[in-house]
Amino acid sequence: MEIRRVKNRSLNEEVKEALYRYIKSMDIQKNNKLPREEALAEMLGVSRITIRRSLTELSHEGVIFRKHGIGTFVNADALQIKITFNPAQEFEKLIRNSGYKAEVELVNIEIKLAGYNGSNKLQIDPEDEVVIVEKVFYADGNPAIYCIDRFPRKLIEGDISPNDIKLSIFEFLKAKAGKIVTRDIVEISTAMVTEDDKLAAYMNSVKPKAFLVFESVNFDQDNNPVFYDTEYYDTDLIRFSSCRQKDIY
Amino acid sequence: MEIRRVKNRSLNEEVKEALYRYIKSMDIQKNNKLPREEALAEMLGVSRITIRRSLTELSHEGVIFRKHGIGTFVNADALQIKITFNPAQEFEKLIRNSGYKAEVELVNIEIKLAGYNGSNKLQIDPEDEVVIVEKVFYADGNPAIYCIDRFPRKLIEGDISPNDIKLSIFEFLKAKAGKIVTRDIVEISTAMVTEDDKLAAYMNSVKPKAFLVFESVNFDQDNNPVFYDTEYYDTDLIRFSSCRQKDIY
DNA sequence: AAGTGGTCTAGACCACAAC
DNA sequence: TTGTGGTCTAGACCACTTG
Repeated sequence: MEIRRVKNRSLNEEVKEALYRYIKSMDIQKNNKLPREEALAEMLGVSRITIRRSLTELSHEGVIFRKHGIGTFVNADALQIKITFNPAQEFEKLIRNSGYKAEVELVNIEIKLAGYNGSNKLQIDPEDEVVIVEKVFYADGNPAIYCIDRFPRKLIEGDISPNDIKLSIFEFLKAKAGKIVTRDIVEISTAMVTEDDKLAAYMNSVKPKAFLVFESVNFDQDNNPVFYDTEYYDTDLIRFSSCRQKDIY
Repeated sequence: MEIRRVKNRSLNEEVKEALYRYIKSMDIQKNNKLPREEALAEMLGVSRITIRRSLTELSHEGVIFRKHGIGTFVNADALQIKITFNPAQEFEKLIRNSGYKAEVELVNIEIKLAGYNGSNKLQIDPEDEVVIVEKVFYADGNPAIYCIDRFPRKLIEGDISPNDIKLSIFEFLKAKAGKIVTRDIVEISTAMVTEDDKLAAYMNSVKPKAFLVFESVNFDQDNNPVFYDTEYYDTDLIRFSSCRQKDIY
């Protein structure tokens, strides 16, 4: 096992990657126990603290678990997870990770006043303009995700071209507004298709159907809101998984 | 600010608690900037490493965020969150945290063979018996959560009393089987009430309605499966929130 | 007693932001 | 230049599990 030192990447990142490679090279079914921390530190030529930091992060991601006084083990179940709830990923990546071909259709762009809701969530004036973008993402040709993004008009100088905005909203706002989204606050709920719904039209749903709904406010590094969106998932196609800690003792 | 040293609790826990108290005592609207790490370390009489560990955990929980070269800040939005997706909490606590009165009704207990599904999830023999417990949790008298717990019969010696099992499954399995659940792997999907459904009956749903569904396999410290369950949430009453990192650069 | 993970410290130096 | 967070090290000692 060895570290590949690359400029601008922390030792910790390199160590995590090296550990990932090591884990992938293991025959998990036979033996899922890792060498002890001191041995790993020596193998990689770093301090035990650095190994521990990497292992701690991997255990938060659910990749490994530790048993005090016994050892560190690979979590075979978690390696099966395709779509993680946290960290959040781009829609097209979600769809590809689920084993489908991903396509996107831009179904609507409009500009409205922020109003009460938008002004609250984006921390702007209610009279400020907000760009509303609606997209449908397809998995192997079937509508899988319908999403409505909303961001302040003033973020973008000049015209907004449909071609640009067909990209992911993250890439668009990074390129055109220099905003980099690092985290969100998401609320989870559900919705049903009813006859006269946009949802029904876009998601091709004939009979009543339940959708998973994420309402997410997205922030940049400075903790300023950049955009907020509503995401409708067809859970027949897209399923999130997550390793959770239990707050019960 | 000071630390309250309690037996069996780590310095890190005490420091986190002290920081929580400090944050709560701040007037966030006026100033959400924390003192610098060195100052916090001195105030609490611990090393900077320990402060940093606590701050790092708080930032993963979304309570604070840090700006390199500028300072550490309290995340006012995150303090509003009532129900966190991670860590997972007990149902009655969820309901109380949402501002309702919590009640639980045990609607069914039965014993069946594990079968393919149960044997896979619980890592037992398909011929082994599994206890299936169905409960409905009410928020101010309205059905809010319907859940089906399943655990190996052999975990419990002797009879299973309905009175015992009315407790949370965590408390029950801890008391009767000595199993302590520390984490789960949860998959998120949705379901609809249809006419002839148990869901419709238990959740008092007359018209078609969408439910949030968590399918969760619960593990103990040794990473052995303890029980698995299916949870149906009425998202009109119970809404999960979460701070997520974005995996987009 | 031996092996392994958990906690904590002191201290050096780097990277980023603002004046 | 100063202030602040980020990374990394060496090393001491504790706590849990197994033999």
